[in-house]
Amino acid sequence: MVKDEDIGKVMEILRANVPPHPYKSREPFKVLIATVISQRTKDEVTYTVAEKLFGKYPLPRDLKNAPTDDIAHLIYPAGFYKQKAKKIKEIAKIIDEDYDGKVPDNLEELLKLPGVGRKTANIVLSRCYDKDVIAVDTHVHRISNRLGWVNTKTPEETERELMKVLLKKYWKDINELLVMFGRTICRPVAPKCDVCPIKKYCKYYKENKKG
DNA sequence: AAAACGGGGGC
DNA sequence: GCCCCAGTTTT
Repeated sequence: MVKDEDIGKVMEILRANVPPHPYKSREPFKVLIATVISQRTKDEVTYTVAEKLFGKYPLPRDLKNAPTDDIAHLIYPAGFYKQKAKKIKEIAKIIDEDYDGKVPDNLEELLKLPGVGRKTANIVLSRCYDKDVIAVDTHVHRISNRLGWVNTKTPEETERELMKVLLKKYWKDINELLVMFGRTICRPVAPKCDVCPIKKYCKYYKENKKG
């Protein structure tokens, strides 16, 4: 069992040490589209192409009427550009026509949008609407298991278990903190445990440290 | 359950 | 040159 006190310490240390998340906007439509672009894509390239896209097509109505080929061209470096362009255009159309230009603020409606799965939806709910959800991506899944906070196979399982283990006040920030921590220190392969600021709280470190 | 989608960056 | 990346959809 993990102690609340240790989790509190870990969160405190991460807040102090982890670089800030690169995408500042909390505008739901921009976060939604940027998050779709970010799927299986590094965040630097995601946010540079997202800004280019919004520079030319700022609103749902603009994107709805944009040529799919032009959207694809603008987001090209992010990869999966054809299918993402098509989905972005469809999302823009649905938001503009069915939701009066406003991104829905509940999981059920978000999941109906093309290209929006549980992870993307939860990021929007947490970041833009202050909902009590935990957005579990590969970073959150991996790091939660390494720390020993959960012992799970699938992201869905991780989400359920984390909601039991973590006090609510940590839910909102867990995704952004662990994503940035996962990029810099707690990488999928060859994590930099030697410079990790929370190694004394980490199950993986205790089990793997040498000599 | 596994394949497919994809260019860019790290090593 | 090979592997991975704020996953989702289709087979």
